[in-house]
Amino acid sequence: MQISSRFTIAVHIFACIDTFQNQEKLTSNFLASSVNVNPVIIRNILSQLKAAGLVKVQRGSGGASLAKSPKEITFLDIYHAVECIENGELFHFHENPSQQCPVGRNIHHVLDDKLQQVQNALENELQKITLADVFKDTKYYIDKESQS
Amino acid sequence: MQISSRFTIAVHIFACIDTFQNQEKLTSNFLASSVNVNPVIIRNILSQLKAAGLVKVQRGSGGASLAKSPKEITFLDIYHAVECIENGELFHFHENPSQQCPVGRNIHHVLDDKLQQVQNALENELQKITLADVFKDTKYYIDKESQS
DNA sequence: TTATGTTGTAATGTCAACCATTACAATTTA
DNA sequence: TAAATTGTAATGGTTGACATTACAACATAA
Repeated sequence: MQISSRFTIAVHIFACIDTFQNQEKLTSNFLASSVNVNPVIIRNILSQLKAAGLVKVQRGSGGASLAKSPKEITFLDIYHAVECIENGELFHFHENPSQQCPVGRNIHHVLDDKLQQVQNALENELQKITLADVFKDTKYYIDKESQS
Repeated sequence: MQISSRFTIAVHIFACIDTFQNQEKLTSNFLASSVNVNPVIIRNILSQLKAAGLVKVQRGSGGASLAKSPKEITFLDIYHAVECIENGELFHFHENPSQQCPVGRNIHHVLDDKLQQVQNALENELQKITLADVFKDTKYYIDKESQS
């Protein structure tokens, strides 16, 4: 299975926050029209990001803003915030291998550390990328547009 | 979302093939009782592994066997065989970011290489682990059982 | 304080994927 | 030919993703 589009939507939201912070009121409606999804999707994702301490959201007046510096928010933070898997486990292990079978009895011993190793590789890479990288590149591409 | 249990089931099947190859007839029924799922699930996974050139399956007489040496079959091979995502893409990108919005227009430019980098990290790690590792550890744990 | 705009969230619906199960045709072997 | 087994289609239950409507809770400006 794939990682839900909530992840890319969340990064898109952050890119909008940075790009438009002083020009536009960053309401769920505004963000929804940039991402092109229903405003409620945006609100739910903002809720998850807020619960993870990554954004601040104002009720009534509207507007979302960063709760930390862009350098301190990694893709891993965002992934954990929006991807709701129990214990963050990447692999879904089949539930009840037979305890009567020598292989069934030991398959967890054999596999658990290997699966963990793969998950760690994924998470390490996610941790290397921050919103600072995203904001820098977003500015670069938008500036490039206005030149030509 | 999580990687489907088809992956761990597939590795479990391989461990059974190696452990029981000369002692038992490796039918879908036998494998199903070790994994503890319906035999049809086993047959479907064996079909996918066969299509990927990883196993041979005999009809009628029953029995599955490796199509390559254990050293040559990596977790990445199994992952690709069993996980049916288009182009093997790990991330599901939201479909239609607004082309009216500067951020929406450029979000793919900004993100695509970063997502690819994460996917590569995952796949590289999957490629490091082979069935030879699994078979070695399976033997180790089963031998350890019979000692005590 | 009231009107307005906005977020938070519940409820509902559609769709796709996963996994289970039954059934039976196709195939192999004894 | 009979028995065993795989291949695969059909069906159903369950869950998660995403969309949408509706409205209560809350903040701000007049």
